[in-house]
Amino acid sequence: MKRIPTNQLSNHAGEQVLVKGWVNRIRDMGGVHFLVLRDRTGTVQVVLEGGGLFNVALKPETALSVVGQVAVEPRAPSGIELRAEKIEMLSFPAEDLPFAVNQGATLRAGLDLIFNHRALSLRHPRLAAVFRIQAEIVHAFRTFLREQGFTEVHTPKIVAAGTEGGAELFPVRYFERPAYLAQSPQFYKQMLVGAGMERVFEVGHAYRAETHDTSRHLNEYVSLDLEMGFIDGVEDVMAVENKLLAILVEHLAKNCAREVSRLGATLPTVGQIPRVPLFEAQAAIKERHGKESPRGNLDPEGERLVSRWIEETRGSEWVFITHYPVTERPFYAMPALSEPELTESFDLLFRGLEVTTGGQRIHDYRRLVASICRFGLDPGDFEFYLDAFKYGMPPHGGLAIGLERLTMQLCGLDNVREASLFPRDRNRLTP
RNA sequence: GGCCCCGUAGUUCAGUUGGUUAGAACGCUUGCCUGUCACGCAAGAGGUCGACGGUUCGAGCCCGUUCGGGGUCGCCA
Repeated sequence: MKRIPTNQLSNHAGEQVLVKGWVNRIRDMGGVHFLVLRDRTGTVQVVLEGGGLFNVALKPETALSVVGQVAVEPRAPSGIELRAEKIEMLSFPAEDLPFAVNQGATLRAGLDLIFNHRALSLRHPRLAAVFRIQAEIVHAFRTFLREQGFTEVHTPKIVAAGTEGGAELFPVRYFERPAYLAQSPQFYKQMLVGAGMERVFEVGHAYRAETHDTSRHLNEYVSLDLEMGFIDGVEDVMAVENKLLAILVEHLAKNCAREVSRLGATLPTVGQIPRVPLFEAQAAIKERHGKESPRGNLDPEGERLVSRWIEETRGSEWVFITHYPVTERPFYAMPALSEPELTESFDLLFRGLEVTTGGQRIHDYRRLVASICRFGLDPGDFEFYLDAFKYGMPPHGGLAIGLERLTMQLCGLDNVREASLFPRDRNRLTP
């Protein structure tokens, strides 16, 4: 007999069907038992009549297979129920659950416990909702970029040297040579632009060996990267992201309404995202709150204040912060035409958190070499990268979106770890 | 890594000025109940109060050390 997902049972009223799933809840009325059976699509009420007829031990989270009659029943929560005729226990919990996944709108357990029992905690619908949304974010990212002529690529995660010199790298032993986990696909996606692909994107892991231990940092995260050639300027890159986000949010509204409401989240609107030079943002929060910013940057409180300022004055939960100083950006950042101490770069803040970094890159070979030297780095260390710039590299730029950060902000989560299935942080390497 | 806060039942937490037998809710076990839907009712089990040391007649409570967790800052995206 073919298994029917619980969300399709209404199409099978009056038929005998096979359903499989987990016991979500048991209501023992003596002569009759009501089970709420949960599968990947939802839940259904299963009715067991006749007490000892089903000689099956039942506990929450038991994996079950049930054959029964689908009945239209006004007394059932969803209007239909399954009258069990045969029950087969597929797998019985070996231990009592460390927390209940069928109680209430939120899972009552600390983050540490949740991650220690990740496979179980993800059975809670609220936690599961986060990752359905995340999957749709990635889907929308892919679909949109493919339609815009981007090619999906996969670049190495084991590399010989770092990208930007700054961030800490995880060393790995690569046979007889030292190597590192890639902190970014930056070099490779630029090279592929120059390789004639023009427009590339990647959904891949990035690794940062920073010792940070905060609610917005992971040591392994998923980077939604894109890079595009033949741009007229950094505005083209911001325009692509603006359009991408508008379509992404629209996609979520259409496909994840249930998950969004289960999380109590509100999807943002995406209009024309304001673009504000860094110095202007710094001045605004200084004037409004007396907030001093670090030189050439915003600190976490500054990001929150700038977001609040833009939301109040421009009605946008998103804001591009532009024109970061050369000293605060990597060597490949394109200096601004108007002011060579600034760059054609941007960060995107969403609800008070940086979710994207992007910019135009230096495409001229000699200029790039000079920039590397100015940063105190050795061009010899970047030979394979520089080679791509020798033979007609077009003007280009791109960006990287932190998937977990975007997910976190869209879902209204307090900690970025909650937006990672199996987070890797300063203290956690398992599961 | 700095600073601040917190470690009490399986879980989330309360616990008064240091005082006798450490509580609640949910979960768990057993029994009753044929329309529940957070089912209900009755009974019950469950604690080295993170660990070690100290102060005290007496420590869950005060002090020190240590381990673990959370927040925040730094760094970073």
